[in-house]
Amino acid sequence: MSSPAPTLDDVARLAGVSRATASRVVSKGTPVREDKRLAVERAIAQLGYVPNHLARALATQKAGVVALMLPESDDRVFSDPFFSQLYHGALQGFRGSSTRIVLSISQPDDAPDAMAKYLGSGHLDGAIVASHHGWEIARQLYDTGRPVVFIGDPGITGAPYVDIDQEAGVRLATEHLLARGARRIATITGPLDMVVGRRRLQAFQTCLAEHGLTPVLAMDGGFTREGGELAAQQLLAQAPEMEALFVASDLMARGALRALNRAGLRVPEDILLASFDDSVVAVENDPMLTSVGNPAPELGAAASRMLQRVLAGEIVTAPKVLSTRISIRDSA
Amino acid sequence: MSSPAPTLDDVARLAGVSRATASRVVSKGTPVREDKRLAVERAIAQLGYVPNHLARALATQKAGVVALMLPESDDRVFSDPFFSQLYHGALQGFRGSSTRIVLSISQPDDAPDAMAKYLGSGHLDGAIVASHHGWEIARQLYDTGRPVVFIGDPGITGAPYVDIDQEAGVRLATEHLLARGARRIATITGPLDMVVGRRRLQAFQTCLAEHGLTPVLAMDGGFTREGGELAAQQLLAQAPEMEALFVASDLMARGALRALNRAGLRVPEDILLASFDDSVVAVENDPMLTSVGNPAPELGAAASRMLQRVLAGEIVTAPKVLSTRISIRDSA
DNA sequence: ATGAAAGCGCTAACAA
DNA sequence: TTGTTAGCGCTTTCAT
Repeated sequence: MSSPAPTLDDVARLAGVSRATASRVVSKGTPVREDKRLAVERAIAQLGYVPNHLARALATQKAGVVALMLPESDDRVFSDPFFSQLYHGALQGFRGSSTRIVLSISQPDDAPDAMAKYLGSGHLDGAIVASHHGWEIARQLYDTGRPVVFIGDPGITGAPYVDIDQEAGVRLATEHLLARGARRIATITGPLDMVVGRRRLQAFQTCLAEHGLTPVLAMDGGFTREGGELAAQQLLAQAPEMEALFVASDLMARGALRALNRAGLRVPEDILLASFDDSVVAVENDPMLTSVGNPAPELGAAASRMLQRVLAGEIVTAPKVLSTRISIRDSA
Repeated sequence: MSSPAPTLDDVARLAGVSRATASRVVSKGTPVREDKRLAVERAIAQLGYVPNHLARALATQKAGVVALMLPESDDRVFSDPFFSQLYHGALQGFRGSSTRIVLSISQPDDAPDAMAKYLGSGHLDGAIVASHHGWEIARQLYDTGRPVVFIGDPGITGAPYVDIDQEAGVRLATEHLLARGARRIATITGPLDMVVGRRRLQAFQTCLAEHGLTPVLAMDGGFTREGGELAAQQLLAQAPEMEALFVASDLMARGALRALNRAGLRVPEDILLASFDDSVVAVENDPMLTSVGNPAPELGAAASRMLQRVLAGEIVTAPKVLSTRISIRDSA
């Protein structure tokens, strides 16, 4: 079991050919005379030869492996269905390409640049990165100069990414609230130092402005349940007249719901609520949330295809923007 | 961005030293004169040099990466908490070792030997394999001769693995049923071509024999919910006198429960039920299942530690057997 | 402490 | 069609 693995040289010697010929047989590209090919194949079988992909990778500068990088803790990755669906989609996108796609999740004692190191290590041809948190890791990964595609706008000019049409999505939610008769609408935003947080807020304001309205108030909920709860509480205190609430994520909406209930307000009777993500959280709530979709499988597949183009040498700078839709449920 | 990545040669040239010296600075092992070291470090910074881990791996025959291999479909992996906990435990086991651990899940169009190929590719120093299904993949992986540790007895003599004490676990469940007064006990087994299926059945029979009893009947439930339901139905038909049922997995127990209910039998009033796994399924049921634990985090951590020993060159053949315990709930 | 040189296992011109 | 010869980027004796 632990004798050193046979190399191509061993195969060649046993088959009585040169290493180059053996290599040709293995990589099936160029034609080889029938009898020699047979000899080589026999030698391979006899020795139980397995090509050293690593050596090949070094020679060809191609690893044949890409990673889906999730700079998140493992429990977040496994508890949030967004990631598993993303992976599923990414898998689909690589079907038939003989490229392995592995999952790289943050490890507890990772150095901040661990992902970038891994990407630059040569073990990977490229990566798809779903960096929900901050742009630092995204920046590092991009700066390796290796093929990378981001899920969601990383806020780096020139970096290829796929994203949903945030503006259109927000518009969907906002106009739905308007259509339901609401005029005094407040919003709970994501962190405003995150691209997606800013964009959703801006889109919301723009949409209202187009209807001759201004937001009653905007409050940062930090994309967490607790943040959403706190934000709703403050909104309630500062703008008790609001008729509807646009919340930039389902999780924050769940928190907001708690605050509203505590204040004795019923959703949707007293106040309308629309949110973003359309995740399982949206349907696990009572009332179920009207929410704009963030279609993970499609994002993953699109990112895969984009990465393949980048790997093929194409220079991709135009993002791929997916349209989205709203799921109308009880909350509005 | 796309200029070729700087190599150690570039660094050496810029620093005015030999490549060997530059290498020494990078890998921090051997002492280097202060001024040269500084020169090299400056050159590294200036060039933005990142070591090519792949080339190093080829030279040292160490990749610094191991995989947790899950020869399962991605949706199974993500839907079964056993795997995420396994990964979590594996991560713990590698803490502080600077080894990256990636997740390798079956891809839809994988060749049967895809995992073995990946393991033999040189990109990995070794792997932890949780092969619930069959022994073929396990065999292939073991036959690569590369460091592998299995989760659960793969049924390959000499192959290192970690497992729970199946016999003791089964005994826990069986004796609990006996203690509750049951004498006529039947069992629903896993597939008997799987090591774990056979072992649980055998242990069950042994335990009963020690109490001077024989099983009323044993039926294969294939480790699926549907299989469990069918098996219970047949048991009911062939042995209506049974007072208790030992089911070899929670999932099958859930199926069995349905069949029992349909037959108008109440658990635990009319019939006692104990199962194996103590997964979320056990508590999601009504009644909640009395079940023997299959502690994924501990298994993962133990496997990691064992793999590290194997990687260190130690020859490990003795399995690590973890003790287990029973969670007593409503079903018995 | 440092450099020269020989690999690690493979692919890819280039000749023959 | 085949073999020879250079590398891919790094580590590691072995001298110096």
